[in-house]
Parts: sequence; structure tokens; C-alpha cells
Amino acid sequence: MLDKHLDKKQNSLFVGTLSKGLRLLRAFDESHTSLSLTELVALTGLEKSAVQRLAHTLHVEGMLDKDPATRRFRPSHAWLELAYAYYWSDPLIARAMPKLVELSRSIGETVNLAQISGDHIIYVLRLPNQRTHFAASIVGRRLPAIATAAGRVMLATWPQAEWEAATNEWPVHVVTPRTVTDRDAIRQDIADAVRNGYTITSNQMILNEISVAAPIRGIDGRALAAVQVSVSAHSFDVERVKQEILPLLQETANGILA
Amino acid sequence: MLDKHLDKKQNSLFVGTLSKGLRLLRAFDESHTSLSLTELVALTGLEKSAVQRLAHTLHVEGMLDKDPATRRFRPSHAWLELAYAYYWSDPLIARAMPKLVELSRSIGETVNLAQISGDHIIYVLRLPNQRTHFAASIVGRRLPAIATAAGRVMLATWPQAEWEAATNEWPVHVVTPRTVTDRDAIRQDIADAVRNGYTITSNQMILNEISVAAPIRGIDGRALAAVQVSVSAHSFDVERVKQEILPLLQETANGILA
DNA sequence: TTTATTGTGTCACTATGCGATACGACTTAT
DNA sequence: ATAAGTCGTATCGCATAGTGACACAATAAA
Repeated sequence: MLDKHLDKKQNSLFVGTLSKGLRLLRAFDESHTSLSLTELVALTGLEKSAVQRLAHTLHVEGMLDKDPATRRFRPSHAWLELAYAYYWSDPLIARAMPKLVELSRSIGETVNLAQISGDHIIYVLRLPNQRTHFAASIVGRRLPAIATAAGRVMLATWPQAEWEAATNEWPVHVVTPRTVTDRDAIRQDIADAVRNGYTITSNQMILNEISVAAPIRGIDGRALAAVQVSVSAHSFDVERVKQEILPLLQETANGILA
Repeated sequence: MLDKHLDKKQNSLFVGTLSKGLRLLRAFDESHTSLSLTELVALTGLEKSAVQRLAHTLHVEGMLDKDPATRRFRPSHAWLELAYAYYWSDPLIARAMPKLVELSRSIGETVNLAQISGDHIIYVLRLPNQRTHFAASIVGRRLPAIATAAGRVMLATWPQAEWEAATNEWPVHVVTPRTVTDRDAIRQDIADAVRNGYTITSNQMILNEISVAAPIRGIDGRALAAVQVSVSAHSFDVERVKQEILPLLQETANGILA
């Protein structure tokens, strides 16, 4: 396992300089929105000279903006252009978008499209409503798959051995005081999803939030993605979500591949 | 001019290998959604061996997905994570998002947030409605600034000498049969925007589309961005846009910095 | 002022990326 | 079937391109 990793890095095909450049890009996240040279050095663990050269190159190439006064670097618009290219490359997006918009307009609540990415889900499309907080309204956010409704309902489309392995091996993080850390409970939730075709979670990643999700299946039955609706627990309870939202959600999810 | 460019590239701080790696990423766009090795060679103009190494590195680093069967490369989810980091890095986004959602819900039409990026605008936030076609519903799209309502209204916040220079120098492309290529007409439109604080265009980038935009001004008066609403010419005419949409649009744009 | 910190510029060294080449796996044509 | 062509993969000696230690400059802090 570790050998394989080393193999790849030591492979003569591996270009270390490019890898280092990508480390700079990845140093930016929600808690590092702009970075100075020395901060980049600290975050990447690279030599100061190397960071200087790489950051300069990324700046010249338009991948990093540089404040002339503070000398701090920031992500540039090019990062959105890459997202644009991604959207065209994934054929599911164009099919899902109109249906999600329709669902969003008819129920007036936050609608998301999520995909599996390793042991995380990533939100690929998001249609927020007025009450949606910022982090839940922008694309690209990653969350642990087994802690989310969308993740569990996608896992439920996998062969049982695979999703059971996931519930055993994937890490469990406590995010809210009511995050479920009991792996048996998670397994039970997925087992239910196998039978029902949907999952509902409460207060897992955000307090006072109820999420319901249904899978979009590929030809092999495996989920390509999941449609997820999130509502406030102040205005909904689980029962009402089942009655009012779930039918429309499932209709949407089923309609996307047809 | 050309010297300066050469300078930068020949500067000892410029890391060519990283630059080449970025060329691979940028080879993907709406008409190149997945690329084989040889296609990458053709598009980037690099040596086959170099492309092989760089693509392999990007794959190992998780920046490119590789279909095991066809050996073709595709943008990965990491491209959306970069967008996520961008959104956090731009303080305007968090302030604009809730207001845009509110506007979108109240008028039921497509709402966009656009920024200037060189001589193009880039759509940074998009809230589509049912009728919005795909290209107009995803973020990161770039369009020539002087051909769009959002671009013109932002230019109108610049000193006159600057926006006049832009109307003289920036290229004009014909996109629809009714695209205005007359630079005098464009100048007139911007001059109107200086007085009125808004711009309306019809059929410039997409046929049967009417767009109206208002600027979000920074402390120095220059536009940081523009809020743009696009409607179908089948259901609206310019007069109705002015009466029904413009007031709400301007209220939204003005409210974002307050 | 002095002192500390951070960004920029220089340079000799050699590790690292380069690119020509060969090979194997597939596809297409005859 | 065989052959020719295409495409992805693997190899390797060479020279260049990136390295990292250092010194200097520019701000910020004391």
C-alpha cells in the first residue's frame, strides 16, 4: 500500500515540479483565502525559493492573483474556468440541471446534486434558497460520505460487501453534538436505504437541518449521483419531509436518466 | 510589450514545467470534454513524452481522471474544489449570494453575478430558471465584456478615458446575426449607462434573450461586479423589463455592499 | 533609530525533466 | 490472415532547468 504510493512518486514518469505547483493551489481553502509567500512555505512544506518560483509562475500564468500592495496571493478567476470545463465534461450535469431547477422552484427549498469522490461526497450543483447559509450554497464542498444522506443513499446502491466495508473502514468525524458515530446505526440506515430507495438524516453535518436524498442510478445499478434536499428543522419534521418532499424528489431523481 | 512578455517567461523565476502542466488543464473546455494522450499533444503543442509525464502526474495527483478502458483523461472533482476555494477567497460572494437568491425567487428569472476579467466578463454566480439553457446555467463562463450588458455597465463605472480605450481596442466578435459590431453604438450604450446606472441588451450573445445589468460599486466607485438578469424575448420586451425587473435589480445591486 | 520579518535577486551544482527511440496492444485495410 | 497504421507505454543517456543556500532590499515592529 505504502509501497505502491512510493512507486508512483518515484516512477520516472512522475514530474515533481508539477506536483509541487499543485500543492500551492491546494493550500487555499475556506480558512486560507489569501496567502503570503511565507504562509505558503509553511502550508506546503516546500523551500522558500521553490515557493517563490512556483508562485511567480502561477501568477504569470493567471492562476493566482497577487495584491501589489500586500504581496499576498489569491485564487484567480481561472479557478472558475476550470469548474466550467468540468461541468461540460460530466454528461450527467446537463441532464440533471433542468430537473433540479424544476424541483427547486416547486418546493422552494435547497436542492443539491452530490457525487461520490473517494470516501467523501462532493456537491456538484447547488440551488440555494433564502435561508441557505453560505457554505451550503457553493459548489465543490466535500463532506464525509457516510455522514450524509446523499452519501448513504449512494452507498446503498453498491453490493452489500462493498458498502459494509465502507462503514467499517471509512473514518467517522463528529461535526455536530448530534452526529451519529455508531457504525451499526449507520449500517442500519444504509440497509433501510437499500429497501426504500431514499435516506433521511437530521442534524448530522449542520444542526437543525434535515436532509433527504435519492440516488440516480447508472446502467449497472450503481449510483452516479444523488439528489438531495435540505430543509430547516424549524419548519419541517421528518414526517412532513416524507409526505411533501420525498415524492417530488424521487420523481426528479428517477427522471434524470430517462 | 513583447519584450516584457519574453522577460517574464525567460525570467529565472519562471518554472517552465509547471507552466506546461497548466497547459494540459487548460486544454479541456466545452468542446474538449475528454482528451486522449495524442489529442493533448495536438492541443498543447508539447512533446509526446512531456505530455505523457505531465498527464500521468496530474492523474496521480487527482487532477485528472483516467478511463481505464479508453485511456482518455477527464477533469476531476478537484476542479470543483478549486472553485470552492475561490468562492471563499472573494469576499463579495458571501455578501451577494443571499441577495441574488432573494431576487431570483421574487422575479423567477435567471440571475447572474458577473465580474470583469481582462477584456471578458466571467459569470461567478448563476441562479438559472427552468428555461435557462445549459451554457447559461453554469459558472465560469467567459464572454467578451463589451458585448454584454454586465460588461458595459461595469465599464461605465470607469473613468471615461479608460472605457473609451476599451471600446476602441478590445476585439468585437459576431455571435448572433444581431450582434452589434458598431463601436460607436457600443460607446453610446456605455455613455447611457454612465447616466442611467443600468444597461439593457437584446440578442447580443444569444438570440431572443434580453439582458439587464446594474453595477456593484467599490469604495472608489469602480464596479466590483454586476448583477444581471436575463429573460426570454418571447415573454418580455424591453419596456416591460424596465418596469418590472429593473427596480428590483437595482435595489439588489445597491443592497449588496451596504 | 534598531531589530525583526518578509519578499526579492543571484549563482554554482546536479538532480530532474527532456525527447528520441523502441516496444506492445489494438484497430483498420487489403 | 497478414500487414500497415495508430496509440499508449516504457527506457535511457544527456543537458538543461529547477534547486536551495545565501545575500540583499523593503517593510513593519520595537
